[in-house]
Amino acid sequence: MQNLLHNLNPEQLAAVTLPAQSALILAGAGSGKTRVLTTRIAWLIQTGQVSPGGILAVTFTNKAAKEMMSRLSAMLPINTRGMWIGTFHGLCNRLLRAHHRDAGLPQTFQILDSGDQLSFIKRLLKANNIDDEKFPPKTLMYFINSAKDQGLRAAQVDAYDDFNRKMVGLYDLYDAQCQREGVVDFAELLLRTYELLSRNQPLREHYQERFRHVLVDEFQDTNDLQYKWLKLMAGAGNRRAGAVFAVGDDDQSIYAFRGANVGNMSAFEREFEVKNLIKLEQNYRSHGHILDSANILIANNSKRLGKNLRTDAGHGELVRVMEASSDIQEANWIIEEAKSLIREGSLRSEIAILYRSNAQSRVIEHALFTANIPYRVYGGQRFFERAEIKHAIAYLQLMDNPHNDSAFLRVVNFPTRGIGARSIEQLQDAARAQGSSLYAAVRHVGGKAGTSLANFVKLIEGARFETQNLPLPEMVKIVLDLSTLITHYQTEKEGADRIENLEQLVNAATLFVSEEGFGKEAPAFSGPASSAAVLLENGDGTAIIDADAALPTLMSPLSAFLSHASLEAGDNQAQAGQDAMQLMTVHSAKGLEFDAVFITGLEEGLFPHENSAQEESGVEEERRLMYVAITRARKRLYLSFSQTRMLHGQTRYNMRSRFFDELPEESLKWLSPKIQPSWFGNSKKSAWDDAPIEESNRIAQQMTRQSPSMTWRIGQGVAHPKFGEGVIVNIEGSGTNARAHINFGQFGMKLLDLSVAKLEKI
DNA sequence: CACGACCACATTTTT
DNA sequence: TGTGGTCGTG
Repeated sequence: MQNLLHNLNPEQLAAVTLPAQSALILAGAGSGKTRVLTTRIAWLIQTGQVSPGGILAVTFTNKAAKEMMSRLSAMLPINTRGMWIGTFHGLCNRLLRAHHRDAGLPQTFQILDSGDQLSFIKRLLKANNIDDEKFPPKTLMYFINSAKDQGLRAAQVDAYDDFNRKMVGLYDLYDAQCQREGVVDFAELLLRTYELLSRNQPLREHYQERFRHVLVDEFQDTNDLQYKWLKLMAGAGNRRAGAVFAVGDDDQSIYAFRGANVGNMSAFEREFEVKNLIKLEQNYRSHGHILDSANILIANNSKRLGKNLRTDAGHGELVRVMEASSDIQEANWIIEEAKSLIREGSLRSEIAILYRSNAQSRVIEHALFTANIPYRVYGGQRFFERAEIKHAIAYLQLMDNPHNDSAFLRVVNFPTRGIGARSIEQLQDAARAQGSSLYAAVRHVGGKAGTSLANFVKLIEGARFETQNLPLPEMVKIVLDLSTLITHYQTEKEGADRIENLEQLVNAATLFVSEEGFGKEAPAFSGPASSAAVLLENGDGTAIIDADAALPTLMSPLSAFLSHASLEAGDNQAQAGQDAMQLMTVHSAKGLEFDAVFITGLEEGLFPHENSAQEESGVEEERRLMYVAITRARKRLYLSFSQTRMLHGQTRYNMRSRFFDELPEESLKWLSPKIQPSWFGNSKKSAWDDAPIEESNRIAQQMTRQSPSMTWRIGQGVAHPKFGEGVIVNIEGSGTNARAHINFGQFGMKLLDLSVAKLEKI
């Protein structure tokens, strides 16, 4: 134990050894948050305060859950079993499998990922003759998900106008259809579990009694439903209440757009009567100037719990700032700087290039490609999202749950087997008439269509029969064969990669089986009755299995694997392993760290993004995003922006981001002359004027529209007494009629008479 | 049913 | 600009 606690700083130690009461840990970036979380668990167990089975630790990502798990098994020589560590969704899946009957779900319910959900909705709209212009599938999906994220069923949603009433109606239809097909979406996993536990008293009390310590990672990212879920799990307020140990950082809350509610942090403090609030402010990651920048920037936000990071690492290098004349020049500058870092011995994988939106990566990728520097882009397509994998999975889904119409439609004619649109239509009519799934309706379709459909059903049945006693990887192999997916891709020109991926699917199944303890031989699964894990009884004497029974007891290997495919989309394995520079959005950089970080495109409209600029809360979230970006850097930080940028096929003229004005002057080193607004006096010329003559001329030629005075040109920076700094974006008319569209950033776009407006060049 | 033409669309994302 | 989706034709 001495070992366990040694090397913790006083705040960390205090957090780890808190008494068994609810606590809120405000953990700044790079303050050793995961360490505190895992050490807390290990300490609780080692001091005998709780058995592993009394631990529930919740994360948002599989990666975080795995990280916690592996650190824990390094700390605790034996006991990681029995602890519940996982994502909200993973844990809910487990609970719903164990209690599927009480939750009103088939044992083999399947999980829709967001792609599946969208096509499901499109199908729903079509089946109900809804105009998808008036009710766009994406809008409906957003509507449904945000309702569920707030814990609301259709009946509970407040429909205040016709449009909303219609959406609510569609939400209801959607849920009914999901129920018929035996599928649940991501939000449903949580909502169902929540409803299950709130309605089922014995079950609720069982878990509340069991989980003495509930630990939550990234608490600032919880949505309303997740918060309610936690309250229920922990038994907040009742005799059985467990202690909730919530770790989060309000300054790193960047997911409001998907329902995260930072307000949960203060709600938690209040509702759980938190007496122990500990701030982890010692930063072990970044050098001084970088940390100062982060601190001073975030101080501009009003709604904060309040926190200031400090470091012992010394000031380190200044933050370098570059103003480029174009996005291309910006990219080239990054590459020059990166090259010199590499020359000085830096690893490429220790250099990250961050941007606000994915569209910005193209130019940078192009420059990297031209310079022959290996790079890796995050956020690409993941393994289980690839089309060929989805197809193979759909066959497996049909074998496990034939009522999954989405899976049916995906592969009924893929590879093609002569089942065209009209056959499908016939089938859909039959299914509607029968009130059944497509699969079940096949026998009601006659004629030629009926025959080919029946053959498809035979294919699925045959696959099921042939594989019923085989281990999962064998099963997958046979399905790939019987479905003729492999043969189909062999005839395709681009098929080689796809075949390779399909073969990887067999490997994935092998790996899954060994990791989840399904064993290589015949599946252990034989239904709940055989389980030794029966712990309690329902009122009517039926058994309830605790959901921590071994996975093979809760579900078949196939069901488990299909859940796994939905819940863990896998890596995007592009260029993995190589020493490559890292390109990603600021969002996906959260939780990572690098020796050197470039934050690019720091322009008004881009970062902060224009869509966020309407409300103050939007700007504050952008600022937190910037805070996250800055705190990714250990030793070197580079900030860049550009006067010109190609976006959506059009050249944009942006002003530099307001964030520059919120950073400490003394920590910055401007590599290009900083332009000062002229009314402050002490005006400096634009870096643009320092560009090589040819470049300036080229740009000038491109931008100049005839204007008799020739005084104003597009791209010219201007200063206005009221609106401050701006950039001329367009000029219309000429002579005394000439008017200019000027982008004043925070003041927006203005149309000003050039002969009247009091403009100064800057 | 495969392919090409055309059009709308374009923060951020994990489960 | 560049992609993804839908539609019409061979």
